[in-house]
Amino acid sequence: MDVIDQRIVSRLVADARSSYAEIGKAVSLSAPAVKRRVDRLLETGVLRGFTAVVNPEALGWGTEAFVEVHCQGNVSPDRIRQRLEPLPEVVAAYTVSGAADAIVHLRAADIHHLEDALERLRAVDMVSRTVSTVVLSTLLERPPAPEPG
Amino acid sequence: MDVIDQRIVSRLVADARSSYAEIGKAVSLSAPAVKRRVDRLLETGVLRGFTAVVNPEALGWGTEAFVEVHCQGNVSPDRIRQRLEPLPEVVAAYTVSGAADAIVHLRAADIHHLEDALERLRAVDMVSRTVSTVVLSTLLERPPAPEPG
DNA sequence: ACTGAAACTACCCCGGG
DNA sequence: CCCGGGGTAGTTTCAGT
Repeated sequence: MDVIDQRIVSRLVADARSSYAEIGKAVSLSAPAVKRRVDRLLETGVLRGFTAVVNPEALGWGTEAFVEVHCQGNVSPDRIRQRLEPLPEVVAAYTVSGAADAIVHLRAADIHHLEDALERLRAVDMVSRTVSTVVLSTLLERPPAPEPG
Repeated sequence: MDVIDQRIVSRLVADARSSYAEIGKAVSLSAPAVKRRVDRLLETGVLRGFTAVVNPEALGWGTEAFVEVHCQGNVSPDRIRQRLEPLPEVVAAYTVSGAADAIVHLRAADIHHLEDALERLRAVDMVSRTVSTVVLSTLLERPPAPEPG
């Protein structure tokens, strides 16, 4: 994981469909050399894969919310994950410090769908209370940004 | 935006570096036909682009937090965005309903870096108060999930 | 269907341990 | 002597028209 790897990662974050030759030109390496590095980055887990960025609204998922989840008793993170994983509206979930046990990022088609998803979330056995915050607009959303290159 | 488009999008979300021929085989279409559809999906904004999924920890960004931002007076979303955009630690930001004006997702190298980013966030003129919640672990993180295919 | 380009493999070269 | 990393060439597949 040297400087060249960082620049390769930056390039792929900017456009995952860049050709190896194109990346190589930017980092002064041959295409096969770039491929070898990319393969290694995938093996070591620095790169997890390549994905398309979709516009949620265009797919009819225009409503989102962040939900603080409070649990009863001591619950292991893994058990929370197991219960959240089946809910398709759960985009992301984190255990957190503070009063809440977890923060869940929900994405739904509309308010009614969101309400429905919230009900199913509250129906999860260990959940004692939820505090939801509806997203009005997305100001910013960007990749982790390792370094410009 | 028909069923075939949805399956193409699913495929690209799963692996943005799939070849058109590969996708075509999955959806029973020729490679050029798939390309035409992908180009159209990009033009219409359903697809925003293609990116690499990086492991933040592997890049030395192991600490994250969600921050409720409270502003003084009435501030337009666009002005908030303008002030947050220069902060590299801001991964995402949303205007929200409820007491807070915005939720900001921060990613930093460690607790000290996070504290530093928080200070810079609080230094933004219109910010009157922040409530931060540190992420202990990531339970789940997945694409918007249009449909399995 | 055709043309140019890209991916992939194999093979060779160099420098450091 | 071996190992890690890079370059070059030839073949196959893919992208773009």
